[in-house]
Amino acid sequence: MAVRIDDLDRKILVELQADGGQSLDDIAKSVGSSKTPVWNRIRKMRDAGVIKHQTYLLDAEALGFEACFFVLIRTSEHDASWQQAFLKALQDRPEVQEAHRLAGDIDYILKVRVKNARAYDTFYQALISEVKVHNVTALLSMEEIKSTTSLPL
Amino acid sequence: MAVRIDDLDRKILVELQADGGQSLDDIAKSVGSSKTPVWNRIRKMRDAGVIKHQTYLLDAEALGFEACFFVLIRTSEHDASWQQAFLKALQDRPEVQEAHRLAGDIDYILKVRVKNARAYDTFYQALISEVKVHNVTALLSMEEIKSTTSLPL
DNA sequence: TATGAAAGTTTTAAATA
DNA sequence: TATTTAAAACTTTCATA
Repeated sequence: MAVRIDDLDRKILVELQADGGQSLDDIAKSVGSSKTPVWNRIRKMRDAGVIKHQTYLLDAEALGFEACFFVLIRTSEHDASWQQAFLKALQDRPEVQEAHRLAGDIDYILKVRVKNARAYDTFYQALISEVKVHNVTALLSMEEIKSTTSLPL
Repeated sequence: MAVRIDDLDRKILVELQADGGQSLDDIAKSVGSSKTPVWNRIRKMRDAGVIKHQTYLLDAEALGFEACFFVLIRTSEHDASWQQAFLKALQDRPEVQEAHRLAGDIDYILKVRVKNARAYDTFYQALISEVKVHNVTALLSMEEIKSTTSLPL
């Protein structure tokens, strides 16, 4: 799945990650090229799936999402149908911002963003009533020290 | 820090999160309003800090970032100077995409995105040589099941 | 809130290195 | 093959009704 990217492509991606609102002219100036080549490369990388999505990042606290939990899940079920049901449950819940299947004795980790602790409990009860899980540990974030979507290109 | 947002604002934010490349006209049509009010509201929310940043999300795997770790950290040090040094170490390392200070017996969780397991080891050795930590557990992601930056508005 | 005009940006196409 | 130039289509921004 790895795509070949040259130095100019990389510089363009750095600019796009850092500020997605810049004009082509600004990006071209920053990377030492001009508008059309930059535009062609962006399009190529979009078509290749290297650039997935353009978005705006919002301030969770300002919007009243004051609780963030990391949830560690162990399960005794490992068959395909359980996994599919679990996956669907996660996809269907918008408060689940991230979900990873892990190596080792913890099977899954979730990042769950909710308005408050009560909303987390509601989420948790709904989840465990939908799919059977063996053991759940919730880690409550007190402070978001760092948060970036940028890859270290 | 909570900001008051009405129903139209919320709809606009939903659109901006879902696709940050839409024109004002498209957004206006989706939310059932017209260009000028939408534009005024976006500006107001940007000024209020509700909208923080416009960016492009990239495909980590396609760019060769094939390893993602969640790192659970316990420390015996809790004084201000240690905390400041730890914070600076995290800010300085671009492979740390997220860092949270936690409630409970695990003190911190990090999300670390690297090219491979060797790169994680390099990161880990550098971190523990810079700041003293009591106990570190690394959880290796086998599969990213879900990943979104959208808040459940 | 709506209209519309000015400034700026993206996108395509043709010409050039 | 990649870049520059140029021009058309579209978008943002802002003044005015």
